[in-house]
Amino acid sequence: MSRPTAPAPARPGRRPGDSGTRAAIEAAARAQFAARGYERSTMRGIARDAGVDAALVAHFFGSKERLFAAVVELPFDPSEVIPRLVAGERADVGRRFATFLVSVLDDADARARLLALVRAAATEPGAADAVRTLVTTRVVEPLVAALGVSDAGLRAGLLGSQIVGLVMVRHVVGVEPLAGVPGERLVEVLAPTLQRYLTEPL
Amino acid sequence: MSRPTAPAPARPGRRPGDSGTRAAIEAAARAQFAARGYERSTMRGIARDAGVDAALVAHFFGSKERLFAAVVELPFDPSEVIPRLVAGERADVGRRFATFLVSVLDDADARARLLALVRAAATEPGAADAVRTLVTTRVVEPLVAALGVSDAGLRAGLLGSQIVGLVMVRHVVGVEPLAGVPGERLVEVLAPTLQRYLTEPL
DNA sequence: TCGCGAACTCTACGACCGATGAATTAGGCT
DNA sequence: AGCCTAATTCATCGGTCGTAGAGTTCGCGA
Repeated sequence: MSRPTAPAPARPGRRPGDSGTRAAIEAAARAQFAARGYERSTMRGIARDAGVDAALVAHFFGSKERLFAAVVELPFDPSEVIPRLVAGERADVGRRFATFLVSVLDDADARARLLALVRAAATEPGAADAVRTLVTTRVVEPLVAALGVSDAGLRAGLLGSQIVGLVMVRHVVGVEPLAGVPGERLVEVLAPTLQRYLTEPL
Repeated sequence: MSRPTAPAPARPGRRPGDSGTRAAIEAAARAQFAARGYERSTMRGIARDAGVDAALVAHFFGSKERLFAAVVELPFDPSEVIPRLVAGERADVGRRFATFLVSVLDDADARARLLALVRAAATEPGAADAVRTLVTTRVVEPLVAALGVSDAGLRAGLLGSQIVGLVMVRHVVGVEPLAGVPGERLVEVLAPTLQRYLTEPL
């Protein structure tokens, strides 16, 4: 009775079996980057959330910046989504984008990833670079290619600006009444703007 | 010749005359908050930029958060600007807002203040609160009152989202080609969106 | 079975941060 | 002239951060 299986003193050494620790760290990092942004997230805090020593995070990912780059990703697969949204009736493309945006924002996990992107881009220059190249190569360029209209780059930028602004105002700062508007209404309201940015004369 | 006015050993004690130090600190703080955001700005760095000991910053402003609150302000006077923009031909109100936005973004000092607002709102929760109340009381509410249309709160939020998004994409992250678009073109492109958000059926 | 490498923890270093308290100097009121 | 207050620096405290290094435990291929 001297040692009644105490609260796990966490001895060193490898864990038996597939510990899934790496995935736990990634999940904790994603959550913390989304909730607090890059600067306020700490490797120690991420390690604590993952139930792990901080040095292990460094061991796996090398540095905080590399951890961010490894963990941040788009909440969807653009190579699947973009063709699907662009195809079909051209007059409805704005509404399709708006509907898709709202669906991403409604899913907690997808929203967290998008928030991590936006918040990090606003703070750390290195993270902003990572985000810019990620978005440029994976979203803007395919979109430009798929659209096949003039000024496609500018159009993609405008589309992105409205999306980023909505995320900031609605989910980061939380300004009412925008933050409380139901998704269907948001689609209605946003669709014409996105439609103009994507297809109508500028 | 023993002391040839050496590189200013910076002795303690009050400086003779009107030193203007407080204003220098405010300017340095504004610049640093705009350039790096709240988290990455340090009182020590601000003090260094102002040519002053870090303790003096704390002496004047009490804490970093209070310094931010004291220094962050809108780059314009809403009580003067909003009536001016809303008055006049209702069909041009979107263009007037767009023109004003671009003029703010073209002025280095005004842009810095706006950037400080947006970047801080993205990172620190306390700063986000300060920004939200500032914007809500000084901009959104007067604008809602001046507009006199239905759904005015939602309209103001949408307007703000497009502005914030543009600032983020064009000036914080710097996505091309949007970042390089000349002001006049930006006005053209933005005006119809803002017009719809402000006056047309949603 | 043996041994290498990967998964882990512990410890600690060096840097920086925000804040405090005491000491010094000047302005301004009486 | 004398004194209170404000402006200013210096020294330092307690805390946190990212990261490196050394040691421990386990999985797995030879």
